[in-house]
Amino acid sequence: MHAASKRRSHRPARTGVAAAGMTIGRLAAAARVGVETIRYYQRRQLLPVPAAAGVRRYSSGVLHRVQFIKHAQALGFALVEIRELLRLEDGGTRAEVRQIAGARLKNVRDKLAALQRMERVLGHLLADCEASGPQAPCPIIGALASGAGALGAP
Amino acid sequence: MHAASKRRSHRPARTGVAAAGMTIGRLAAAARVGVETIRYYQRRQLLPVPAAAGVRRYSSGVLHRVQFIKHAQALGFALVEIRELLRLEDGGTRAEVRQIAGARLKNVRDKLAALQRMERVLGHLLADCEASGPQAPCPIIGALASGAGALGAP
DNA sequence: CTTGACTCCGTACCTTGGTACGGAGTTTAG
DNA sequence: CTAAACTCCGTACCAAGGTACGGAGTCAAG
Repeated sequence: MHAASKRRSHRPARTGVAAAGMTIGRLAAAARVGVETIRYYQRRQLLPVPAAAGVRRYSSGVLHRVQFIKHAQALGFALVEIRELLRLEDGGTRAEVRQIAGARLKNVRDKLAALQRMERVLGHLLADCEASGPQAPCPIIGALASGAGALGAP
Repeated sequence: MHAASKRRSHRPARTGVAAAGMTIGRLAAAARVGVETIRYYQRRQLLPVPAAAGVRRYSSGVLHRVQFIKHAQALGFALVEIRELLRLEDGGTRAEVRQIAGARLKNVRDKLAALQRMERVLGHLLADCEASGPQAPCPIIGALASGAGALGAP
């Protein structure tokens, strides 16, 4: 529950320089993630750690990076890959980007195929179980015990 | 690399009672898993721990249980579910079995749907990237930065 | 100036399915 | 009989993506 305090909403601080940028709490709230998640991304080198001045300040560029991370996660990319994609965002070749995305797509397709096999077999077993008489031994247990209905070709 | 030693292949031990059953190493080799995996299943209560008599002995019933576990894992069941399925193997109702299998099937279908969305978007982005001119900004990076091509309806 | 909210930082913990390590005891081939 | 192989047991570690905790410091409002 990353509750965002809405204090300090306007009012450009009293010091001359106006302390530009968000604190980590406001960045996290804006990105809808926890403060700990921001720090975690910093440790994993997905986000920069601003120069320390007591309390660190974050620009909207960092917020955009967090949103980039969330979009990429939704497409299945792992954080290590996202770190590379962020690095490639300014100054990478398209071949490099395609290499990462292509590998991920292959991985997604592999998982998809595995899940489809599971879905097919599990679906059949459940249907069989519901169809067979209440006295017969359970077809699901039977298949698990015997290895029948293994995940091969249809 | 769970190398199986094939020693002790015949020869019914010299003590009168013949020390029936396999040692853990032979059980693991027969089931094609590591010794540590057997112990892990024991800790997770998927397999019984035979009464200690110095070296513990395992019956072929335990081997069948390990094979049951492997079949169930291939269908996507988690170890905690498999523990229940094993418990239901003798003396559970079909409704109980169906409840577990049904929940797992739903979970498989949810993952399947999520992966299909990823596959579709990722596939489009890669095709776009390959189709667009080498000068234009990379469509993949662009989509991640802007959130375009989000994973919604087709 | 106090009080409460926030930040900083390191560290530990969570889940899932195992794998690795190490010392002590047992067993068995030769 | 001896040496190698195996077993027992507890504990620590791995990936991945975070979450939680706790003490100390900072900051702004009342």
